[in-house]
Amino acid sequence: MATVRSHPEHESVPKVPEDPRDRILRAAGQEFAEHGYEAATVRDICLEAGVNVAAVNYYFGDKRRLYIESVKHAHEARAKQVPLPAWPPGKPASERLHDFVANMLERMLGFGQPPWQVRLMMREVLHPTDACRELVEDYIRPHFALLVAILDELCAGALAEAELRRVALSIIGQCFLYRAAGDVVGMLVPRKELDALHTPGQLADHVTRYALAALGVGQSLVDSLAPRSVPGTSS
Amino acid sequence: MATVRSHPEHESVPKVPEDPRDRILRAAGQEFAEHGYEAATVRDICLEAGVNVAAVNYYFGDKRRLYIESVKHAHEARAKQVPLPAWPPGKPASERLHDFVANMLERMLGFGQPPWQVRLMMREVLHPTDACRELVEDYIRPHFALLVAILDELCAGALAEAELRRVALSIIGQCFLYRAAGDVVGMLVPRKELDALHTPGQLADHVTRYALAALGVGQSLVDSLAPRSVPGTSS
DNA sequence: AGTTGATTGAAACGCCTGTTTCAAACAGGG
DNA sequence: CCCTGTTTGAAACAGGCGTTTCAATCAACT
Repeated sequence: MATVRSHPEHESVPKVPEDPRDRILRAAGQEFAEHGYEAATVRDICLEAGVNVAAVNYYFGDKRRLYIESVKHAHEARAKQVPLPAWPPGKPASERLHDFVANMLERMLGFGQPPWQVRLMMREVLHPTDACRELVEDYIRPHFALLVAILDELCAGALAEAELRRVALSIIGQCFLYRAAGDVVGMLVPRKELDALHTPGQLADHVTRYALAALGVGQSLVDSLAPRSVPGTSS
Repeated sequence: MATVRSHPEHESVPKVPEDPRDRILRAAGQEFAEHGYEAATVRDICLEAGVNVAAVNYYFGDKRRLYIESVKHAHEARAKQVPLPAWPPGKPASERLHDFVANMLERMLGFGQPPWQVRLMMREVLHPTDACRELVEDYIRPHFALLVAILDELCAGALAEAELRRVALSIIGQCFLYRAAGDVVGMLVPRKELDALHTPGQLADHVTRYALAALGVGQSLVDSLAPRSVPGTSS
């Protein structure tokens, strides 16, 4: 079933003209991300994808399997779009921490990419379904392990593994808040301040500085009052 | 329509037999918290509340107004259950920070209280609806302002308001992660470590220590390797 | 052209949703 | 007691849901 179509070459505009399967996956991702699994309707998805309602059952069997496939699809796409940074061997741990945080924030908040992919993954994190375990193993755990490794090197083995994990979660939590509760953050912080300080770049600086100071590797926040740069960022 | 009932005082057992209105509100809170607005059904709510389906329209008009009322109901109940701590005048800011964090974590993770109330509020935070603005103004903003005030006193006015807000959000984010993404955290951290270190009390210590160290008020995490106590915790 | 197998389209199938209806049950005041 | 207004119960309503059906269409091969 579902052999790959040979693409006719007179296909007028290559604007939206992929496989119906891909169109459905993308539309489903958007709808599921926006409204959640239950509230999203197969009819709306098909309308958005420009296919018949029968197509979703033809290609995916039923709604549940379409959902799982769309989550998988979204997180694979996102993993390709924003890969983990690869550092040259000598790069200091503090700089790698900053890069890592910036990378995570870019993935979560970045405007260069379609926002529904992250929203969809967020839904899985907040209210796990069958698709969650895979998401954690393939996508979240490697990132988490890398962060822990950076932190370990940063404090030269002075902290136990369990403590490192807690610090890692503290860092992740700060980024997570802006993505998951961004609307409420926007109500608590003045508009101008949001635009100036709550950009991915600014937040990466803040979170990194906060972490380095807490670990005793960098200056404390009150001591480094000249907001020049993060310690360890000067190349 | 729906005038207030004169309550007969011979009310036999105060076990479950409140107003149908209250029973519906509680059942609705649970169902909405568990499944979300769209996926929760009026029929299930009424089944759980032990009332007829017509009752929800009789008392609340329609599903949407029932939802808004149940959110309001939940966050009023929660605000009464866990009030903001009131400190004696001389209490050091570092201790108040610890109390505040412990209080917030207790509110979010505490097992002494029905969990659906927080879950319901979380839903509003993560995906705001009409009930959100009120929730923010009545419940979240006062807490946020208090935290900012404590931080301001803690670093003796050395940080700008905007910077204080960012630090406050960093603290909140750490607590928020455990509530909102608790399932995923549970997958990333070994079971035993969860039980030992990720209790509300332990987490309060960690978050407070992390913040104090970052602000330069307490020892850094790597320097305070004897895990005795948080500075300011010794009563 | 004719045949084959993969895809699509329009309509229909039950089922479940929120909401309404209306009569029965109930309480309190004359 | 009967009357009156409030509350409940069971059934029905229209509409939307996921899914299925089946004939029409299409591309490729003989």
